[in-house]
Amino acid sequence: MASTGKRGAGSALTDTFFTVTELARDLSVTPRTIRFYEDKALITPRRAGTMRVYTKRDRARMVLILRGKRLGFSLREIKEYLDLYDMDPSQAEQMRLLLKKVQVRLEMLEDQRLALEESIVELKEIEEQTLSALEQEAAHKKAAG
Amino acid sequence: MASTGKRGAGSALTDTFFTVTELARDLSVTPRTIRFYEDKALITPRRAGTMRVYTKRDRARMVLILRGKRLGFSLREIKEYLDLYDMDPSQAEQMRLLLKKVQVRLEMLEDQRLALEESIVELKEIEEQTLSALEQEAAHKKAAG
DNA sequence: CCACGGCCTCACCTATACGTCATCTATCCG
DNA sequence: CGGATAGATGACGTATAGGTGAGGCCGTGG
Repeated sequence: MASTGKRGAGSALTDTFFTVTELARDLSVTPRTIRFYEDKALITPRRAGTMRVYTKRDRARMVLILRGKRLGFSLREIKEYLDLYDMDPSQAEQMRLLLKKVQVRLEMLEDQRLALEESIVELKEIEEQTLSALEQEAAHKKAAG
Repeated sequence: MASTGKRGAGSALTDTFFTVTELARDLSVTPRTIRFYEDKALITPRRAGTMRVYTKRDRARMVLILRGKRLGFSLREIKEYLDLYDMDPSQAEQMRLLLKKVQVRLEMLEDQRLALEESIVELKEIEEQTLSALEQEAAHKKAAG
């Protein structure tokens, strides 16, 4: 187990830390991806010598990142979003800034949702058209056959 | 007007043909974009000597392409669909293929919408928390001042 | 002892969708 | 005649999100 400085499958007990590969497998991404995110300053694991050591917080952060991706955000956007979380929420100025960014993002998201819904409607129309065309085709064949 | 082989703003009458730039302006894309699509074999305008000449059909095709993009398809995918349409729109096999792809994308979009809505909820929570924190801060100052 | 994994860094490769020159030709307009 | 304008081709640049080795450092097991 990485937490003890040894290799292996990892026990169920003191597994509080992860290596890149462990975390990667856990999240179904490649180690390369995780290192890449680090390069982009999305995660900053601590090190044991040169080796990356990931905590549960790091893992949670990765989950957030992946979710952001699922939402179609760029890594840059995800980073901004995470940076907001990281900011010290005790200073009123910073809070106001945070609030503003959150609100801007909310607007963007609502916009996106609208566009998404329009797209869905359009695609459903195409789907129906295709379906009915297929049915007509079938009926035609039946009549002809 | 391009249709007469001359330049200018184009009249309202015999404007059945377009030059790249005309078509581009019409569709709010750059000429480069249109030429790029040609390079990718998405459109194949005829030529007058070396000059590209676009018909209304070409324009319609471009509209399809742009719509595909809006719906989140890659140019490659769009090309496949267009090729299907070009081949023989009465072939059930091809339609079924199209239908399947459309349905896959529909699922993806619905997924995205779900994730988006979750994200919006979360962000609204952050917004509220930040707001109330700011209010508390203000109340505090008032009491202390 | 030394091959075998596992980890590290560095650096180049891929695909997508164009933008940006650079260079050349044809044509119009004063 | 000489720009300006529009069109063409080709090559190179850009951003995003990684993939794919190359070459090296450890520690362990046979």
